[in-house]
Amino acid sequence: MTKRTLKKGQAYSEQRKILVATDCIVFGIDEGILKLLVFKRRIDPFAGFWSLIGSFVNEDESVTYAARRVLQQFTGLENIFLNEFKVYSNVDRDSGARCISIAQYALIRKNGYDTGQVEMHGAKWFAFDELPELVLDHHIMVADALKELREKARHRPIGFHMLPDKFTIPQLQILYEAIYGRKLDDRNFRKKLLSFGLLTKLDEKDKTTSKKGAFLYQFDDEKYKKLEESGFDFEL
Amino acid sequence: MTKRTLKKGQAYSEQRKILVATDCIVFGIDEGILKLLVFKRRIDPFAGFWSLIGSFVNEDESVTYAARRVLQQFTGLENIFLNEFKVYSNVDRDSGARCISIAQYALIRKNGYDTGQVEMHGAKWFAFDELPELVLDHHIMVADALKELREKARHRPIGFHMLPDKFTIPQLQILYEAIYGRKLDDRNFRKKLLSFGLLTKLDEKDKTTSKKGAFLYQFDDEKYKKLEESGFDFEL
DNA sequence: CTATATTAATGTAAATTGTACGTTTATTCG
DNA sequence: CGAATAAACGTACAATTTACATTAATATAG
Repeated sequence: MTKRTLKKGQAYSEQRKILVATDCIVFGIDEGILKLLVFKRRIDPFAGFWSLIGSFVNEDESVTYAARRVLQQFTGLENIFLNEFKVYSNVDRDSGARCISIAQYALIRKNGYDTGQVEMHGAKWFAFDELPELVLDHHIMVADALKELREKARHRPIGFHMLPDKFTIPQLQILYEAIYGRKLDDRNFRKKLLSFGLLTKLDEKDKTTSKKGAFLYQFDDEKYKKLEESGFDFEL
Repeated sequence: MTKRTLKKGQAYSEQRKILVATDCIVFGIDEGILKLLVFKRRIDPFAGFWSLIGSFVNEDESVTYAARRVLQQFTGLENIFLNEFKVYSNVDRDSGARCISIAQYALIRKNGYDTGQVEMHGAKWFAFDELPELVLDHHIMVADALKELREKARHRPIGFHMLPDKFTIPQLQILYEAIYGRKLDDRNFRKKLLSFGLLTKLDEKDKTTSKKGAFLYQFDDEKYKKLEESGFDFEL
């Protein structure tokens, strides 16, 4: 890396050499196991190898838009929860070109979608202990994203984005256990969770996992937004 | 924004239109007041207006490197603490060109440096309630950075980067009060702070603010790194 | 050379929150 | 109708946070 300074009054047009891409670390929960969606890369170098889902950012779109566009393509889903967490810009990170990548993790409601559209695009869900090798610096992105997710999920109610709109408390607990990678006490989890007053209990029960059945709840987004503004800390 | 999809096997070379810049939100503490360093922009559009310190990212440097380069230029300081926190990529954010900016906040030890090199470059420190208008979306960046700083400072020991290597506990408290924008209880602040065991008490005293004098401390970086690895939460 | 003013430092009791457990409840199925 | 199973509830103790009062060190004014 040579030292070079921007000359006074340098024109915009002198600067045209860096490509901008975005890569998505797509998380989903499946049978209590946190999984990652990756696909077979189509462009050289490394065409045919496993890669994160990503795209170049076109001139007429924002980074977020580019990510939504490519996620929509692969999963068919809109309104996916996205969180940009780091820019990868090492000069030699991509042997194909000088290209920076804005990494974002995406949380998706993985339910049935995993068979259809996803596989059509050569994409596949992997558990973290069965991840294949990934191209470029994507394995670093994944490790960083996991760290970010763990930290963020503790302080913000983002886990809900990986569950259906209506969910049970045991389901949520299993999700958190998958994210943190450790067991939680069910009684304390429930107590703390409900103490926030952010869940609306429904009259319906989910009976798929027990004879007794567990009540379904919904997350109260409106209420959360109000609380957040007044400096409320979620902390689970 | 038009919908456009990346064609299969699209070559890297077809994508060349977005400029990459970085802007630094430079924080420093001065007499218990949190301040921001801005400078008079030199390139059109808006040459002559107040702007964050920033630069285009050259092809042969990383984003961090570009930020360090430009900060070095303005302050003469190396090893400035930098934290990338958001990418601004709206299509119309810069009327001069299609340009994304990777925003980073920088924490600097503002002490004497503010007169010399800084003013030579047409830069100036402003308190937050006296900020001038800034170009482009820079006022949004500042607001976002402040929010990030407040959140980060609560959970990570980054405030120290704005103080001299040797500092007193009252100094640190004043810093935190400036960051949070509210008073803290001195007895509880000290108790919690010392409970981490991350400060090394020196034999020297600083007598500039009181007759009694306050003991100087140093932050134990080594010890913190070890604790951090084993999942320790700073929380002040 | 003593009293006063000023900031630093230490302490403690009550309230709140977190942790570690045991028990009861609703339901299906044999 | 009893056994099995996951859900839901409750409680005692530990740890942490909060609110508040006192003592200590020293320069300076009188």
